[in-house]
Amino acid sequence: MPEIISPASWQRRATLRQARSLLGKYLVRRGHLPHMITEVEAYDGERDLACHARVGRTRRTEVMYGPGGVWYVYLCYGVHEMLNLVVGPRDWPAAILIRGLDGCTGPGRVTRLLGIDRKLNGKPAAVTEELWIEDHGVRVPPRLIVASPRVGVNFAGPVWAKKPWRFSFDPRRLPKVPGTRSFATEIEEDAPRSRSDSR
DNA sequence: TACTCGATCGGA
DNA sequence: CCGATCGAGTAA
Repeated sequence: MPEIISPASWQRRATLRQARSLLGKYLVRRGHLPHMITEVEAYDGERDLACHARVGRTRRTEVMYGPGGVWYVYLCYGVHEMLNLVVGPRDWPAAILIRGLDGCTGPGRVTRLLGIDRKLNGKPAAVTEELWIEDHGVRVPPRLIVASPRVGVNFAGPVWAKKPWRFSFDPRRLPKVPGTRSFATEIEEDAPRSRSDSR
């Protein structure tokens, strides 16, 4: 029996694949050290009731309707800046939420650590800009990747809230590879620590 | 213009 | 568990 693959389901596969492929890549903010991405979530299309694009094109979601490779940054709960990478072709609204880095979990904490806010919304993820992605050669073995339901999206109803579109891995389980350069000895300390942070 | 409600976090 | 804090989305 042949299976018909619709353009939408094809695009969905691409979004989920790109979400997984971000794991092990490095998020680099100009003036900061690179940080390995360890946790992401996929938001895909207008049918995805957890995705902001569920309401169609609006001023806020417009950036997701453009071609991938740009940042989508929005304010959550009036308090936290959320960082997403727009993916997919023009007119297919999809984005990957950066939820965690090696040593920094939580989407709000990630943006606070790197001083990211809505000024970067719509900006390209390019080295010529303020924020970009680097491949440092880290390969995350698929068996290390855990897929689980997205966080904080119960409002989307049981079907969409349960989609296992959150991907993460434990960086401590990565195999040690000779030739993997450590950036630990570089220049500066990585910025704003909260006052209560002892050390 | 007047509501309502978050893709969260830190403190009680 | 709860409050913070504000803008997007919707109804009017």
